[in-house]
Amino acid sequence: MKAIDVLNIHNLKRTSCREGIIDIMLSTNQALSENDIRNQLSYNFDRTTFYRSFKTLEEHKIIHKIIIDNQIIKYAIDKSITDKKGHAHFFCNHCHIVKCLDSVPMQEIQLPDGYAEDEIDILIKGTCPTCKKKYCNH
Amino acid sequence: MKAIDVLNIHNLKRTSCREGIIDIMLSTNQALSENDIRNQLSYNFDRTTFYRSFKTLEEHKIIHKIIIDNQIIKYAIDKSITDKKGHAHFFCNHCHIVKCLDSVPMQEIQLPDGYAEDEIDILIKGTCPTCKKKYCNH
DNA sequence: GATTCAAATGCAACAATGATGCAAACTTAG
DNA sequence: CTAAGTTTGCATCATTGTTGCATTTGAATC
Repeated sequence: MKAIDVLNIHNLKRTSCREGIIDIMLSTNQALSENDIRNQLSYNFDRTTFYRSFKTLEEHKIIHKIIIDNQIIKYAIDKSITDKKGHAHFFCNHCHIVKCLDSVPMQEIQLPDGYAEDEIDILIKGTCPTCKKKYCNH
Repeated sequence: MKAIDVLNIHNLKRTSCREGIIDIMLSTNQALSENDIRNQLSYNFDRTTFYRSFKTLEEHKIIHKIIIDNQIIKYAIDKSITDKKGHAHFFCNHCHIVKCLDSVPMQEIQLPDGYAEDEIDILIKGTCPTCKKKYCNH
């Protein structure tokens, strides 16, 4: 799967900004911040263009935002279009990486009487395997 | 429990802005937006003062932020200081109220190997009892 | 390959949110 | 009441994101 394919599937024009963003996101399995992405782009697009590209990709559910502690915003590419139920996100308190936990099943949550559930957002904060090893060795 | 008591417990000086914010938050069992609170304050404090008061109250864990859809920010007062495990939040897609679901037990989530959990943030979006009734009657 | 038209881009301007330094006002302990 | 340390309000600045508009680009058609 390449960036062009993703754009074609969604009937979006192939522009260098969109293509660049998708390429970067496809090449990693982590969520990236806006700046991570901007810095990796080969050309320095105008702020407006960049935001508009993001908006378009979000609207087409190609990428999704994740907010941690109401501050750090990370973006991740959506692996499957059939991912209706959503998925949990993991944030490492030490190295600050963010990962989509596609494999973690979303649990049923018991709501008080009268409440009806549509969607759940779950963010798990903790220590990632890499940081855990580091801390155990010392 | 009055605003002054809350401030005393946390060793914070009693200032009218802090007192006003806490009083408003104590008088409701919903999460409020920054504007909800500002509009209910008797005096129009400077933007800086307002932000700084919020920051102080957040730092002392008197109130906490909740973000919905990366846009709507609501604040709620922390009922108990011993609320270490956190709690889930409910957002009504129809009337946009936000409530802290203190009664909903935080479930254990099965993480992939090597990941260690510290905290979980859970936001449940759906329909609140009031809106559910409205929609059933029509 | 040239033509065409809608869509995307870059720029200027603007709005909202939030931070900082500083003088004045306030809180509270003595 | 007074003194010392906080907090406030103001001016200013930075960041983030939006909008309108002229220009450029993508891609469908010839």
